[in-house]
Amino acid sequence: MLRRLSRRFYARPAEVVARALLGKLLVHRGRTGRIVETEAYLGPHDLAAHSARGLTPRTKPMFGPPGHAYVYLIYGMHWCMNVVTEPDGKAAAVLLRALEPVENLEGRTQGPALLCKAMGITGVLTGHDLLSRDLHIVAPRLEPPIRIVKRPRIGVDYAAHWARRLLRFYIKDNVFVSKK
DNA sequence: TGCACGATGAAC
DNA sequence: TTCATCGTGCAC
Repeated sequence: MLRRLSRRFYARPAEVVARALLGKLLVHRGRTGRIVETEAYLGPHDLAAHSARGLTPRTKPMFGPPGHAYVYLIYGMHWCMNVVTEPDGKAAAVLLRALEPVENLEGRTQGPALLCKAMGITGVLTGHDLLSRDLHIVAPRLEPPIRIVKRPRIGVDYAAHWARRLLRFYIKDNVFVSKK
């Protein structure tokens, strides 16, 4: 069996983790998808991050230790999944934006909400440990070399200059990237 | 207790 | 470009 990513993997800066997650495999309930697109949210100082409004019941996992899931409901109907990064209390995270289907995935996976729908990920998993048996991320046996594209994050135009930062990352030429 | 709005996706 | 749909955060 493939080895789960370690706590130390997640404890690094969100930008580093966001890039490092590209090509890794998200596993849940027998379903597997290759991560091909991510976005980094740097912490409370990043006005596009949910943690910018402080510690709340919803964002609590973001303020917790690295290597845990932060799952939230958007527009009253879509779930989105983040991976918490950096040491406990830094409130940084990486949004998973798109997957390439690998095993037991049905439907589209190009977009943060579609990804969760296909993987069967909902709010019950928020705060869940990613070193657990039922929800985790592993490195594939063979990681082919990739080119990484950097772009501004999607849907954060309200965040002043933070909206312009190149904190969205995806695998160049991958068909399963969500937009453009 | 009320209300404006969103790290989206689909339809028009 | 419009809309579905409702939890969250903050004002009152």
